[in-house]
Amino acid sequence: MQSNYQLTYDMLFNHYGPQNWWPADTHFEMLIGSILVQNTNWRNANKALQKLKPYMDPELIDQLSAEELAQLIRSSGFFNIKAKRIKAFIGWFKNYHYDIDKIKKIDRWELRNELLNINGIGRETADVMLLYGFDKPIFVADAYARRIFYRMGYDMQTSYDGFRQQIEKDFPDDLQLYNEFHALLVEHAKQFCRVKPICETCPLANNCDQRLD
DNA sequence: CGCCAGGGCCATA
DNA sequence: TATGGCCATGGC
Repeated sequence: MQSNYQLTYDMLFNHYGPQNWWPADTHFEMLIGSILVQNTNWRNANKALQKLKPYMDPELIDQLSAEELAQLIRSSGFFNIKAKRIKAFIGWFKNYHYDIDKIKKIDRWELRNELLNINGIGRETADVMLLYGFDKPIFVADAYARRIFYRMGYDMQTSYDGFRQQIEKDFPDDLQLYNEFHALLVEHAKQFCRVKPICETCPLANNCDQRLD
């Protein structure tokens, strides 16, 4: 018996096809991007990423002052805060000599706790980093996923981790599946399931009660 | 003009 | 545990 979540995944995958996330040239760029996109649309975050391109190296970014970094990432919003968060992340990253392969060897939940202890990295950013930066299978229980499932009539746990574990309980512990799942949910939310939904042409309309938040 | 976007921290009760 | 204020740009 397949769970609702697996059926949702299949419908999204059949409609949108493989997404092959995260959009970034390097793993380090992906990790920085996950901070820049916090509560910001990808367009603005990506503008900041392009300005950061010439410095896209942990040592180079760390040499910038917080003020210089903040101005470079201005377009992503919350730039003073995000500059500090990027600095804090690089400070942690330095402990592992900027060696992503070494970090990948750390136990999934131990690594998650380490990321959560970095100021500015909360549950969602940590899970995105784990999934797309460090190859750890995990469900990103973000607002898009919550909104989509809610509108489809599913009952979900209120807390972030409750929701995340609820999905993981009924979903294969598979890196590629979780990679695609989050990307597909984001793509679907962008096109049809924002605060103002577009239900007329939505590919999931037949399986959705179209209730609002 | 107001609303929203791939959050998280902190103070408060 | 659960709200509320705060951070801030740019597209529509």
